[in-house]
Amino acid sequence: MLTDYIAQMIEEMLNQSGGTLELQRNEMASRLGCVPSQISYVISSRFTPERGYVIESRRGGGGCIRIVRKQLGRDEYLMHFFCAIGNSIDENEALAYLKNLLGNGFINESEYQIAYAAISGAALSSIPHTYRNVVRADIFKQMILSLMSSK
Amino acid sequence: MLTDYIAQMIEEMLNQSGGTLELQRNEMASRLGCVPSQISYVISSRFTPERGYVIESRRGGGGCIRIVRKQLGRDEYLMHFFCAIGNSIDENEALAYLKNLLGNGFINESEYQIAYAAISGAALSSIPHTYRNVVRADIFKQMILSLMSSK
DNA sequence: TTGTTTTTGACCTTGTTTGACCTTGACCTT
DNA sequence: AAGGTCAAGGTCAAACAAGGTCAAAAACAA
Repeated sequence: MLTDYIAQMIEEMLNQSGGTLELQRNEMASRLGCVPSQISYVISSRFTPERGYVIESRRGGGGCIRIVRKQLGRDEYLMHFFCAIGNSIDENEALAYLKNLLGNGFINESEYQIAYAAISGAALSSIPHTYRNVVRADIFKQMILSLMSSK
Repeated sequence: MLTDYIAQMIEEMLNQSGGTLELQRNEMASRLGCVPSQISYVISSRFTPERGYVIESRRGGGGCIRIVRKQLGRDEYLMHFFCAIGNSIDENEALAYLKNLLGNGFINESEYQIAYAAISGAALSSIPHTYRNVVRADIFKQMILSLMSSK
């Protein structure tokens, strides 16, 4: 299957480059003889944050897609958190998790402050409550991912 | 990409001159082998007020473009940001602001990572398009507030 | 068969490069 | 002065160069 082939190819390139890589979608697509959006598909279906990849891209002339593999050697702990959050979390529970992270030294005081600000009721007040906890979970998870990627 | 190259060059010149610099558009363009308006483009797309630069220029014979990197006091600066955000902000603009905060030492690398994670498209993807930028602004402002109150 | 991946392609948005044309200011001539 | 000349920089829109999105069709798996 094309998708697997491309995914494997990217994986290899990542290995060679030590975990970080920039590719050009159109260029790669034409090299492989497929449509450009196929590359997008592979990336969005295989190189997801859940699997430990971070994607950035730039449009326009000279644009590119950047793939970084986060070696989550640091800890199952963070991954554990990530999963524990699920797809919805209320402020109290989030705060508990956050304190936990602080207590265990994954974040320091000022990081804690920022993170707390981001998921506080105040920050999310304009979101209908139906969605609020879902959004909070998304944000929280994203922040945890970023912890995995740094350091 | 030409734009990046020029931007980097200007950045360096700024560093060497301690934050203030005057250049001649035509002269620079011909030195780089590009059209003069390319220089204008670089300046207007990269050295914006949001990113902390002030631009002035003089036309006519002996004219020039003056670029100043500006340094504000902490509170002033944060308040400026807070206001500048308004009640809606897209990811790119937010990112520019965040980089500014990082570049000026208001936050460190890991705080940057966390904050970025919180306002990234990935974190807010479940929010309906219409509200996304509004929520992002809320979160961002809340985080900035937390910066002001701490330290 | 039915539900999920994969594959494609049409169309969208963003970012860059170029060039034609406009405006301003310094300096020179009368 | 007044007006002309020329050397800057300013503006804007067109052409181009990416990547993003989305939905339909095709292929696959259960």
